[in-house]
Amino acid sequence: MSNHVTIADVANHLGVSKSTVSHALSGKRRISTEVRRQVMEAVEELGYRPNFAARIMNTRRTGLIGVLVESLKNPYTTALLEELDRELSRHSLRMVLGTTNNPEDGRELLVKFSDGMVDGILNNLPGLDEAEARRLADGVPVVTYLRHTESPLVIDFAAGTRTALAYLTELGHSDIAIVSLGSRAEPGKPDPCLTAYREWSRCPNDPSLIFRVPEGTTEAGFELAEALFASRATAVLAGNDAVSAGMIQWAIDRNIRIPERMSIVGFDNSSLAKMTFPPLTTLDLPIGKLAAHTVRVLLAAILPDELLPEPLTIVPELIVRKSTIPFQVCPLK
Amino acid sequence: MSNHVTIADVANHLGVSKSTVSHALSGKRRISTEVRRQVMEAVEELGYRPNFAARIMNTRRTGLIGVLVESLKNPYTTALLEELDRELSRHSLRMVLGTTNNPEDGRELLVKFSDGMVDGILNNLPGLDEAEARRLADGVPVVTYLRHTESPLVIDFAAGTRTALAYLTELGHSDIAIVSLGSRAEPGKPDPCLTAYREWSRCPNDPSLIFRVPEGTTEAGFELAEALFASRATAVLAGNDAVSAGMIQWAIDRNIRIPERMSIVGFDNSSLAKMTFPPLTTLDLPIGKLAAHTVRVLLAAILPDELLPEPLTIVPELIVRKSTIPFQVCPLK
DNA sequence: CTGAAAGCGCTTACAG
DNA sequence: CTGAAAGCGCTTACAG
Repeated sequence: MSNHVTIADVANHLGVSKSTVSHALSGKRRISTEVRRQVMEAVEELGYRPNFAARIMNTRRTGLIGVLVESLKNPYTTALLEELDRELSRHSLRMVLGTTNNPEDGRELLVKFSDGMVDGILNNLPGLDEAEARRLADGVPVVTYLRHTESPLVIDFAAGTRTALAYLTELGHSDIAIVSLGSRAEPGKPDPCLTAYREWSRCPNDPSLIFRVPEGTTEAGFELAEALFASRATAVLAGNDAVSAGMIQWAIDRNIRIPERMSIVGFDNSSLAKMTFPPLTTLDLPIGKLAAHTVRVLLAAILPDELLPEPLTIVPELIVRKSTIPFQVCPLK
Repeated sequence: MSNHVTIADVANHLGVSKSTVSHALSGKRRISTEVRRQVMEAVEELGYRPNFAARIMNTRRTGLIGVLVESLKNPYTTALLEELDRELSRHSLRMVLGTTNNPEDGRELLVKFSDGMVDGILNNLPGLDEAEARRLADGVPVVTYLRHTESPLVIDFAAGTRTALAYLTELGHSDIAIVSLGSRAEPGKPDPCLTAYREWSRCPNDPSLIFRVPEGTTEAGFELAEALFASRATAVLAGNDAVSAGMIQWAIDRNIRIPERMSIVGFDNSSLAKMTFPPLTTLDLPIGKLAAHTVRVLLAAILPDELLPEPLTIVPELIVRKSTIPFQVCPLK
């Protein structure tokens, strides 16, 4: 940028036209080998670098993908971002980050992204549904993570929930609590984990074992723990790994033993799951597959010759670690 | 983007010139209130949105900052990114992410960023030093995190190391190991923690208590643990929290008790520090201050009227939790 | 207070 | 195989 070498400088230097230089560089038409060699040499010598603004002005492609996320604090989110970045890199696409936990700011960011700055948008904001995101993006392709309807990516949360409930039941637990994540479902729609839980429960309308957190964070888990441990539950489906970690922290602070006092099942199988003590029994979400499918759906909307992938259903698998044990009649308090 | 409403459409619609519309929108010259009102109305009615490419072509500002990081796996890095994003947002700047653990790819990314795509670059790659980053950026302002020389941000690693060593010595430990992070110092320069350790040590040339990890990750800590626990050390300065967490995982897997068998001191005071069991004694790095200072140095290079902040020195403070205890003559194996 | 026109640095029909 | 020119959609001197 410092020296301002333009394509005109290169052309003048060689006594050829700008089109020749442009075509030699892009390879979009045949150029005599000799001229091509000279152009390459002059480019090197003068330090010419095609200007971003001028290039995108013509091509209408910036190579940028806007990514909206709520926070970078959850290791699951950042692991997902890393996978998304890896997939996008393969197509020379880079991520522009928009971080906000405020839906209004999210909408504003989405609109800002859609002025031609990005070629596509990945919406990971729980508070922004697919239809609205699409409308605001005004023609820029948007894929809403886990909630896009074209070639949908379905995580069978209900099946995962049933697996975990069956496992805990087999361990002898009957008073099993659930933590419902507001962010798991589309705004306004019911949490599928909670629905599955209610179907399984003998008293689906008993609220005493149903808990909710506004965000799936460690802090939220920590906050919730007091109420949970005051309930009659001996086991809990904790919503996700971060929430589980918060509960474990709370218990450790009070010398309450996990899993003796409470069996905890996480969700995500994030890096956190192996860091807590005890390490978490959790439901695995194969993040690489999720990221790859999401990016492929986005690419299909951006690149003309990219095909829409097959719809994908993921059934979360239970990974048993040490945060769950058989029901004990007289739990160690 | 879908409807292609340009400034010319708005101008024609009202029968005024493009300059009038442009100026009404930017406020860069006086416009009669009536015309201004009409412009705003027409913009709304036609759904006009200034085009990104055309705007940056003229202003030479994209509002984008390139951020180079090694990985998103370390919670310390992502916490830093979140803070940086927050600071940048205040100035309507957004981050373009470049993630790579390969120095060669990092150089390539830096060069790509510098074609006018970004207004500035934040280099967090341990393998890319300030001088080279500046040279490759070809005039685009670069700030190399923790290693920029203008208005430097110095973390007094030596003081932090001495604090931790003094604390462990007071607890009665004498065989204290250290894990040196290659990524802590400029490439080719000595790790300041290791230097401070050697100055403190009675046998600075005894290599049996000095360990090295290529990356500051949980995995690296896990790998290293076997050798560490085979040494005569009863305490360790573990490099950072992630490495500490890896060691604790390794110990938990083998029913080796921490801190009874080994006192562990982390570095960073990241969110990990409270998640491990036992929670980590660690050296705190005030991430908000670090991010704010870094962004201010970058802004001073980008914005003409922004002043260079005062140089800043941070002395890491010891946060005592439960991963350290007094030396025991007969450690529980 | 407003308009006509040049210019940003490329790409890409169009013409040869 | 190559060149002259139009055009992308804005901003900003320049002129009135």
